[in-house]
Amino acid sequence: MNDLNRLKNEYFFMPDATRGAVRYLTTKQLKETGTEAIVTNTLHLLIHPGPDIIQKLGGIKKMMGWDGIVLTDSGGFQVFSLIHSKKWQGSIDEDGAKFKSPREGNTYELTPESSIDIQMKIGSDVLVTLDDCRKSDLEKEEAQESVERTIKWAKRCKDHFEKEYGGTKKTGKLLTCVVQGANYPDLRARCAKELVSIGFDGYNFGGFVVDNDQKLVIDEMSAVIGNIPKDTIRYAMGVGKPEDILEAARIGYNLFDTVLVTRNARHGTLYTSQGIVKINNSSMALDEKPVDQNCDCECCSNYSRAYLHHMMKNGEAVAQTLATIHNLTYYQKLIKGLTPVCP
RNA sequence: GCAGAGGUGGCGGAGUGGUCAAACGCAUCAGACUGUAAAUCUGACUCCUUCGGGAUACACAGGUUCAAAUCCUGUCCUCUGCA
Repeated sequence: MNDLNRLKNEYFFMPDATRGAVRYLTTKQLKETGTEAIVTNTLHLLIHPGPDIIQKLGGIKKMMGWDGIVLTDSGGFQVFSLIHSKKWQGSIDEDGAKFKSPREGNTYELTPESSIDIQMKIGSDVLVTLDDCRKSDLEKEEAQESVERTIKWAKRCKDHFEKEYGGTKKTGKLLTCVVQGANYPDLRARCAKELVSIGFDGYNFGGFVVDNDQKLVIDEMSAVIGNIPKDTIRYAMGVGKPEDILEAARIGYNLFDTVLVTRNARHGTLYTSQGIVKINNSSMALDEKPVDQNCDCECCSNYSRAYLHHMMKNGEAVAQTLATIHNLTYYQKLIKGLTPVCP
């Protein structure tokens, strides 16, 4: 698993395969986009199909037929977005989160320890500590609270990972943590420093990565990167638009993921070397050019914008597949263009 | 030919005297989406507007009424039964 050390000194874009699949793509198609690592989600996989089933089936990689890298997000973000925002019934305290899945009504518990256990059963290569994610415009007091809890939980995750599984040495897996601190650079810096003193294989910038004007929170991101070692994973969670990735890479981040690349593909916003192409717009109806003339993906080398437009407008699923293939290929090329200059 | 039912915006389809420029769905046209409750969500969708409104509109032509998509008369058209 020496391969994993590449995550510390190369650039990677990891598409989100939240439930163990990049939407609309087969594993073969996923590989062909140049993707080497994916992100799956602990909370979603906890609910379906459940960690025990995944373990019995030999882990998520075997299930998917995926021989690349798998990073499991801890579920901290979902605890925020589903429970804090009251979309799901649940409560959060010092020990973790309890919640009820609205689909079948079962109750679940996510603690620092159980999050690690679940990620182990999933068969992750890179684990993420459970963090206390909140909205970005917090009063300082609450931001501080989230930082304290995030650090405490990170420590518990690491202790559990080492005691129960023998840590990185024995498992060959990497353990990364999440840096919180809302939009307070000083809190971000402090959180990073304390996490570094505990010691992890990577430090992930968590929380929200853009402000209300959709601008990358570069000050907060800088405050973190300035306080973590260079030869570790520096993962900007949820970043982002192509220009945001370039910006984050410029200041030192090297791992990225975002749902934008796949979701926008499904919704008709395609990234190209000539800028954004809105494939659903009526102007595409007679456009016989490929989506991107400088792209050799399956979509661009075989089909016209007009054909893709027609299929999108009529709900042909293969259009979503082709669009996703294109966007992801574009992102992977973007990230590969960065590789030689990774610090 | 006789007897019923009916004709509403691009389409389907509510509404049966005022609160109707007309519910709802579809289609159309835009926009959004950043550790995915997302094949989702938002807005526009007669014309004009100084965004306060204004002008035409519910097959067509008349009429009743302070007021009509809604009531009456005629015309045209459609569907279903019976011949």
